Amino acid sequence: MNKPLKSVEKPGKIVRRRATSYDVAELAGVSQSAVSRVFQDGASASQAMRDRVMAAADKLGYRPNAIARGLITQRSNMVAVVISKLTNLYYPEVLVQLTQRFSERGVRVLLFALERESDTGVALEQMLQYRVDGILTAAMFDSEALTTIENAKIPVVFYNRTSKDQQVSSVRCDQQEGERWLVDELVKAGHRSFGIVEGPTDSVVAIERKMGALDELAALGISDITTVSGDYGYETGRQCFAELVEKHGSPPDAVIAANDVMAIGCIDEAREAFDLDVPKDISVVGFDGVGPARYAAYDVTTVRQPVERMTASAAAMLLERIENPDLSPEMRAFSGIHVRGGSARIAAD
Amino acid sequence: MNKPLKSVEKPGKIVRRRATSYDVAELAGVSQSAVSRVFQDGASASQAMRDRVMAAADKLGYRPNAIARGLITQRSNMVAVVISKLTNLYYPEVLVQLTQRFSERGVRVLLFALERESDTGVALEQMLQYRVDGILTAAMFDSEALTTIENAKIPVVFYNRTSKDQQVSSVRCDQQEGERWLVDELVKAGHRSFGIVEGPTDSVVAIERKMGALDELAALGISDITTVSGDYGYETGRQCFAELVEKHGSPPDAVIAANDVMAIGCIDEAREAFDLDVPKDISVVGFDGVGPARYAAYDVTTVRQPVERMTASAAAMLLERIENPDLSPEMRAFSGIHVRGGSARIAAD
DNA sequence: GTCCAAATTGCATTCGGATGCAATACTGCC
DNA sequence: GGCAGTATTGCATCCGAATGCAATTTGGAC
Repeated sequence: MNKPLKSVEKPGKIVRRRATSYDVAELAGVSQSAVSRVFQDGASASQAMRDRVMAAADKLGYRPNAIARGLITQRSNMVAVVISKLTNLYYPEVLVQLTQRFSERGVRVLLFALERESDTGVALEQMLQYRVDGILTAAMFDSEALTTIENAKIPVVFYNRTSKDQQVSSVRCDQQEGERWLVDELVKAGHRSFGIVEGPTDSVVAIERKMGALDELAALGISDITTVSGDYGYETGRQCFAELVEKHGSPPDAVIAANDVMAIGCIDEAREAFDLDVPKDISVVGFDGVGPARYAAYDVTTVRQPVERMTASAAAMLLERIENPDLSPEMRAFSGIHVRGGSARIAAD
Repeated sequence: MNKPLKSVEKPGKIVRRRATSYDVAELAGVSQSAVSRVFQDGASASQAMRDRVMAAADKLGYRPNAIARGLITQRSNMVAVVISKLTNLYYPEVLVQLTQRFSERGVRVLLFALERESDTGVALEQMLQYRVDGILTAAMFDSEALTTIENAKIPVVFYNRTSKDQQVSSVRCDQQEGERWLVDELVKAGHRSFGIVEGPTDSVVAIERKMGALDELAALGISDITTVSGDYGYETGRQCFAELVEKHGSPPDAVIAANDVMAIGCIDEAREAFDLDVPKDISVVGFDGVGPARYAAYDVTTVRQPVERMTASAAAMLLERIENPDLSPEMRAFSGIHVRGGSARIAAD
């Protein structure tokens, strides 16, 4: 049964339907299957057929309907990318790069931006309904959510997170190694009292960074440590520094902030409110290697995440698992790039 | 014809199919239509039916297939959001907020990140294939692309851009008004020679900003103007300042940068390379109101885009046009928030 | 208990493209 | 020219949910 209608009567006006493969087939005088084949990669179609079909398709402005295709092939060619509002100044790059990587491989990105990291419920439901081929998440999923995903047999890759309970594929920057380097350098250069500005307590990354620093400090026998807690933002960075000084009684030799933005906040507060010279009076280090960390006024000593490599790796990993769902989980850790900025008194390279 | 299969034999192992409405119907002993109706909003279904169906659905882990639904309803419930790599430090917020706005309204976001603003070709093709219900773009579409979109009858809203040729809906920050304010304040405070650091020449926004400043300067009879051109980045900001001084022969009274990041670059260069005091020796102003503009070391005098209101407005506008495709184009301009920072010698409020 | 209107439910069809299988059209080769 | 073998093409069916219409049930009023 063919569908000769090119337009549909609606009360009032005529609505032109978008052209379908049947329309093209009819105009070209071939079967719908032929049209379908011309628009596929490996399909068999003669040159003559291709030409006729393409001519008709052009004339009608035909485009294959990805929705219909997804229904029959059981492949949406979409992946879900999940981020949370915990978005550092730094994640935008990640998002843009991931999207580009997927696009290059012919995969579309369905974006989910969570208000809080724990808001996965609705988003998860949506991605399942849209039958995404895979999930790349920079937000935590709880154990229950993970089970749901697993049951649905959808490959997942975590970006800078992991699950405590289940084994899951992940790509992350080695926070511990980074913190260890920072601590080592600071201690080598003679710093003995430390302030730690930790990140949001519900962020796994933040916790890893804090623990990384604390462990290494302990290993080096340093015990003069004061800890305060922020939310990754500039304002809290400033507040945290003030708190730190109050709690410690005096400015510590060095401050280790969970990210660059808070480090910058600390530097500003140290200078403005306490009239300290950075790094002469106090060293401040951060983490991430975001743009503003390079600004001359701060020049933060930090560990830069190799975003380019990480995103490429994460995208490749997910695509691999979409092709071959039986691949076992794999966890890749990239060590960060050590940036010796001017915000800390440490030895040159 | 019902489909009794719960699983499909594949060479080697048994693959459980995702449950469909037929599976649920069978288990609940009702028709597929009934299942469909239970999962819809306005549909008529008795409480008893709801309960039976939901019980069966839960047992099977059933979720309506949004792809199939989209096919039959001719509504994908997805919108395309387009950004380009010209992404200021500032756009991430925009993206997150837009996504949240759409999510609240039950609409998913298909993200397209362009390498260059002119790379719309492939992306456009993809969004059309996925039958997005609407397009929200923070990148330019050329006239041809716009015609294609128009023919496909897909509503579009431009974010901080417009088209010269066609009438299109848009939401933007009133760049001209903002620049006018900056110029007025600077001139009122006695600045007479100006440096202008313009943005990428292929960015409409950048051009508007530059023209806004030039027009107002001309209106005020100021002619000592030197122009250099950057790419919105920090590094070029620094280079631009150096160029500016060279071209002008000496530092101008004030620098008007096309965005905050370049303004920050100018400030750093002025201080470091020319040993100037900002704002005593020279005033620097930017545009956007990004996070780093507030850092104490810079405290940039700028015009902040009311991102929250703009994104809400843009999302609402697009959704409105999806509901009612015949609405005529509408252009909304929001005036920016005047931020009197410490980077310029201007009168207090 | 009766009757009519309103609310439920099921049937059959539809959306648009992919694909296994059979039919047909070429190709090269003798 | 004839034939086997391969390349094209068409047919019929399927993916999974939505919906107009008709059949059936339910509810309410008297």
